[in-house]
Amino acid sequence: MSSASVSRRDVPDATVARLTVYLRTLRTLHAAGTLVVSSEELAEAAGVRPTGLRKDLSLLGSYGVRGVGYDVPRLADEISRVLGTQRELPVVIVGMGNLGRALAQYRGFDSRGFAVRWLVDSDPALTGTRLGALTVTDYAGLPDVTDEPVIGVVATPADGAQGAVDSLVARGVRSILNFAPQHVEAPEGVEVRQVDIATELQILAFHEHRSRAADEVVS
Amino acid sequence: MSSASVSRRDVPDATVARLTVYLRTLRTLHAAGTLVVSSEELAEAAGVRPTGLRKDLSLLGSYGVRGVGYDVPRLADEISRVLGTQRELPVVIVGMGNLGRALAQYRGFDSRGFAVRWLVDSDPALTGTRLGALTVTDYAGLPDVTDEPVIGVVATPADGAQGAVDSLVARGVRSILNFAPQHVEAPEGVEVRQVDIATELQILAFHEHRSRAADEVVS
DNA sequence: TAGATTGTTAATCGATTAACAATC
DNA sequence: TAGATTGTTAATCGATTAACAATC
Repeated sequence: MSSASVSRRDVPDATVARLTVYLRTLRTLHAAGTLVVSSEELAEAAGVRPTGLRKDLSLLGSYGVRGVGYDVPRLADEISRVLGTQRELPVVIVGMGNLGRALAQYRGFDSRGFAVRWLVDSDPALTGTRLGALTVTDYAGLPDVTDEPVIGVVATPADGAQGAVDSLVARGVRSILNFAPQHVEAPEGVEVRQVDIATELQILAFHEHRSRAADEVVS
Repeated sequence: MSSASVSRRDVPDATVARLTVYLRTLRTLHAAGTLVVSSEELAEAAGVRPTGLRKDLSLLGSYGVRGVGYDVPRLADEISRVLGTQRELPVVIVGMGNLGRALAQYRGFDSRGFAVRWLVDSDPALTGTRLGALTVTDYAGLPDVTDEPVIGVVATPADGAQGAVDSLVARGVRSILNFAPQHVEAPEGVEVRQVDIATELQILAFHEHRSRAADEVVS
């Protein structure tokens, strides 16, 4: 085992999340012609503290030059390598409602290393319909991908989420992003991330509620 | 100031995020006829540990009965009160691309306390078009909401995100959910949450990468 | 009273921040 | 050499987990 894969194993989740932001920011800087950036400048653009940024990057190894900063394209390549986004990853989307259709057509995936390859819906009224270059299929339309890295995206209603996850897992998908407002179970070795848009709004509602209550006390 | 608003002030962000999940889970349980639930059962359904759940709930006060559990509708009401989602909150969506349109039509908001009230896009080709019951306007179509609690949702491309935030803030919006893959700045007192879908996929890609690398070492 | 389950305290764990030595 | 900036160590902070006393 190389030392690179050892270090990869030790990167905390919070750091991984920020690495994706650094990568995106570095790509933007590079496109604007910036070749070298200091931790202070990069942190500013990414919305983090310079000291946290340096700590994160130090987990990957030593890619900066003291007194100078970081080589933008080199650091971007290194982060991309650690994240494993150098090869394009295929994505299967399950659930062709409003959100599923929007994700299927979302422009932002290509540049970040993803290609939507399959669209699945259990509703017979939808299977066979086309969306862009793809045709919606039922679950049988997704081949066994046990030996391939594939990301599953669940955009079904809450009551279809567990079934969607089970079907994806049965076909060998091991990484799933769940947009349904429903906690789902998956076997060991399968990674599930949950994004609940209404939850995000509720967290904001809480802050809104609290800050307006504070205003009333002051006034 | 009441003791309730003091305790509300002390709820950590991580707890607020979980409270929204408990609330959603309690509503589902209630709809299924469950009137009392133990921390163990509720934690199981919500995907957390019972001990963490009790810790979270204890921050709100004492709403359980020892030896029995929690009263489902009462606890739901209490969490809803703390989160401030008892009154319906209006939402303005900026950016009528695929994602913005999907959010505008998303069914899941009503039941969680939100109502999409304004749709905004800076493209003159889109202003005036209708989407469901609403008409897309330019920024001028959003009135001053300084004295109202309103949530702003940014679904523009990356290069329009900061401008969208600035415009929302100028009209008095203090809580913003940003879906654009771009860090944005906002003045003190304005809360911005970031959801980057491609970032979520990249975090999964990292785990995928790592687990497949581990497989190779084993085999 | 006995059994069950909450609410809370203390211990652990992990992440962030601050400070600064290393070094370009 | 002097100035700048990284990489790392130590300190702080906050969140999670475990244990158990309180009590229905």
